[in-house]
Amino acid sequence: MPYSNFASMPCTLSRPAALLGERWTLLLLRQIFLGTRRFEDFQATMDISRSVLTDRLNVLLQENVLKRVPYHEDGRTRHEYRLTEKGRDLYPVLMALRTWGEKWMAPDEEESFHLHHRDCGGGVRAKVECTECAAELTARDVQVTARQ
Amino acid sequence: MPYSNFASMPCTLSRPAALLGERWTLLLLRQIFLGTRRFEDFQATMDISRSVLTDRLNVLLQENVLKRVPYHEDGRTRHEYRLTEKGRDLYPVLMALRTWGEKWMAPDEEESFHLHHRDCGGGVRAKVECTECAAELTARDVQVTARQ
DNA sequence: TAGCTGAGTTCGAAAATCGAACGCAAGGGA
DNA sequence: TCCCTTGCGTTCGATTTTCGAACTCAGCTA
Repeated sequence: MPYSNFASMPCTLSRPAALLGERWTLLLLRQIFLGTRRFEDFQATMDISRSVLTDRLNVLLQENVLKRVPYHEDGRTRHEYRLTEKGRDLYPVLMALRTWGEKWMAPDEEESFHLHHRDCGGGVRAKVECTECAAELTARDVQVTARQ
Repeated sequence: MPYSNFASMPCTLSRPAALLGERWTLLLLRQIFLGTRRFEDFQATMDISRSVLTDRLNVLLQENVLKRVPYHEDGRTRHEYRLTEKGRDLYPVLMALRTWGEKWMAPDEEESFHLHHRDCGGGVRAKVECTECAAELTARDVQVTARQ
């Protein structure tokens, strides 16, 4: 099975993993969550080649993670890339990466930005919980059952 | 900046994103969390080319996400790849992907496996919360502040 | 001695990515 | 009107990754 087939596997983990597991896609989403919206700005801040940037943006548009929104500047109509609701829902994925990065990849606490809860100023953390008892779960607390 | 430089950026999100954003890496981790541990089994279940599999396993070993553990079979010593504590801590990332996949990529509820909390049988869900007030957070609830 | 098996390594072909140049439409200014 | 700039891509040849099949090697087993 080539890589691309994971994108159509009947598995709700492998399909997102195949989509976001393409080179640049996670970094592109990071940039979007940090507020970048325009082609030129992605190109400038990430130094990704223009053709690959075009491709990744198109894949995310096609998957309905992003949408193109027209806007006006200097009396001209242009387009910017913005998250859809589906795209905004990827926030926990990025936050899980960051929570992990803070714990395991930050020897000197350096960070390029801070995150705060607007209402109370607290920090931000991703976690896994049980939908019934609301306990926080680790891999060891979870039983995997193969279907069929 | 080439892709590889994100791996050394002073950002606790971009470094994990660059590491897990390489082709095959997320799918490999999925397989590991599902219990696969041996080279031949990765190769058989994912149909990844042997040389790329070698490379990805080595990167994860080097990052201390995986460790090689000797075991005996048929009186021979072999090695298997197992998660370290750092690796097990990636569970929320995979669960965030799955939570998203269930909501947005499962038109007919099909799944190749089920997950249950061992203690109470409940489902599993990733979420983002405030470290102070424990409120569940979305991207809109969080303020981004650039450092420096 | 020969064969099998798990775990890679090697290597030529194919695919993805890169960087630099080009295209193009919509202003703005002369 | 003509030329220049800007934002957003597209094209294309060179480089890097990935692929797939064959090869290697060590330790059993027959």
